[in-house]
Amino acid sequence: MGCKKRVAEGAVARLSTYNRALDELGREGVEIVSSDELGERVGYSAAQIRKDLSCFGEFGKAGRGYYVKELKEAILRILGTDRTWNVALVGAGNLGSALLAYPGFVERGFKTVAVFDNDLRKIGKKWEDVILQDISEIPDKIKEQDIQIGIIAVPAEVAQQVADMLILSGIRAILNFAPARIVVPEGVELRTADLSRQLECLSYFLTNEAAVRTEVLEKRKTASGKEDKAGESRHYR
Amino acid sequence: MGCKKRVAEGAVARLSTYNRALDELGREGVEIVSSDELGERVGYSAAQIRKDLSCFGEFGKAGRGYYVKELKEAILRILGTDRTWNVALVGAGNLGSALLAYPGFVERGFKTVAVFDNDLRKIGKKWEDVILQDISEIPDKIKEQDIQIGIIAVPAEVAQQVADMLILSGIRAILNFAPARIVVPEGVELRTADLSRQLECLSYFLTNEAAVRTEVLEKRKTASGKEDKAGESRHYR
DNA sequence: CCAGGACTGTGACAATTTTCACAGACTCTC
DNA sequence: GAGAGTCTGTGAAAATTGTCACAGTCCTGG
Repeated sequence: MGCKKRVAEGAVARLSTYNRALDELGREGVEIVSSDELGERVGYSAAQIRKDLSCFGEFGKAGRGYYVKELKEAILRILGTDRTWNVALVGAGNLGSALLAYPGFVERGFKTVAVFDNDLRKIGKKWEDVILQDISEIPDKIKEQDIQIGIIAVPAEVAQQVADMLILSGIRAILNFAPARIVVPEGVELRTADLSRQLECLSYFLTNEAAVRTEVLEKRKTASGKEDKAGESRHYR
Repeated sequence: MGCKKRVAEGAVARLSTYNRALDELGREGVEIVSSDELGERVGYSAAQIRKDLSCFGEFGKAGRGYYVKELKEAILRILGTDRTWNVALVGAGNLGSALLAYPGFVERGFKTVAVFDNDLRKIGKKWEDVILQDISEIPDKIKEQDIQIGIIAVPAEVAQQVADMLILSGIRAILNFAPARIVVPEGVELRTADLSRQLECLSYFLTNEAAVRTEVLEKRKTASGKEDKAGESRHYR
C-alpha cells in the first residue's frame, strides 16, 4: 500500500479519473486496456498514466496492458474507496440539501449519515432519511456514528468555527464549500471547493486569453492541500 | 491587459483568493497591506504573491506595500470581474437549483439569466426570478440574452451533449458539475468541478497519509535563526 | 520454441512552478 | 537631508511535475 516514490500532487486526483473511465470500460465489457487507450479516454498522456500508477506498484502486464477489473480494484484500494466512509454535512441551506441529495457521493462510497444546522425550524426534520440535528450535537454524533469526513456548507463567516468543531470532534478530513479560508492543524486534510472561483477563472479566460491568439493547449485541475515528503531512494543506473 | 510574462497555471485562481482577502481588508478599514501581511492572510508566501502580481504589472509601492483599494480594482480588471457576466444554467435538479440560489455567484458578478431543463413538468416555472426553459431554446436564448458562460448541472450521460449545444450556440466558457469528461474544441475554456473527486482525495489522505506517522513536520520554517539564515551562506551540492 | 510485435516501468531529460535573496525605491525620523 | 528601515519587483536557484525513449517483459503465431 505504501508508495514506492513520492506521489505527485495531482496524481491522486487523476487516479479518481482513471477509476471513472475503468468503470465505463467495465460496463462496456472491455477486459484489458493499454495506457494509450486509457489516456485517450481520460485526456492524459499514456506516460502520465503509467507514471502515476508506478507510484503505487506494478499493475500492468508488459505486452498486454492493464486488466480493467484488476486495475480498478487496485485504484479503489489506493484511494481507500473500497469501503464506505461516513460523512457529516454541516449546513442545510440550498447547497447543503443539494449535496445531501447528490447521487455521486453514495455511488462512490460516501454516506452522509448526519446533517447539522443551527436553524431551529429545520431541526428534527427528515431529509433523505437523515434527521437534521442541531450544531451542538456535533461532538456526540460524530463519535457515536463513527464519522470520518465533514462537509462544510455554511456561510463563510462561520466556516472556521464549524471546522474547529469538527476537528475537535475528531474529524481529520474536511471538504469546504464556503468561500472562506479555513486554517487547520497539521494532520487534518482540508479541501476547498470554491464555486465562484471557478467562474472567476472563466472570466479571466474570456477577458484575456480568449481574445488573444490561442496558444493555449490545455487546462486542468484546481486544488489546495499540501504535502511534503523528502525521503526517497534514487536508484542507481 | 497583456501580461508581461507567462502567467503560471494557478496564478489566476490565487488572484481570486487575494481578491477575497482584499475585500475583507477593505471592510476592516485597512488601506495598505504588504505582501507579507496578505500572504499571512491567504496562506501563500509573500514571494508567491509578488510574483503572481508581477505578471500583470506593478501595483505596489516599494517601501510601503499595496493600496488595498487600488490593488483590488486592479485584480478585478485582470479577472474581468469588473463587469457582470450573463450565465446560463443547464439542469434544474437538486444541484442546479442550489447553484441558482447560490449567493456567491451574484456577489461576484455572475448573473444567471436563463435556466434550461428537459423535464416538461418543470418548464415554465419560475425559480429565483428566472423562468425555466426547454433545452431546445438554448441556441436562441443564448444569443438573445447575450450569455457568455454556461454551467452544466445535468447527469453525466448527457453532459457532453449539452456542452456541444452550448458551444454551438457560441458559448466559450463552461463550468461543468457533471462527473464526466467533456471534450471541447480549441478556444473554449472548460473547468470541471467534480465533487466526488474531492471526497476521493480525502479518502486517499485518510487511508494513506493520515495513517503514516507524521514524520514530516519540517515544512514550516521558524524564526529561530538556527542555521543558514544569519550570514549569507551559499549552499552547494 | 523462436521471432516479431505490443506494451509496461522507469531512468534521463524538459518544462513549469515556487522559493530565494537582493538591488533599488520609498518613507520616516531625527 | 542623511541614515535606518521597510518592502517591492525580479533574475536566479531549487523543487516539482510532466514527457521521452527505450530496455526488458510478455504474448502470439507459426
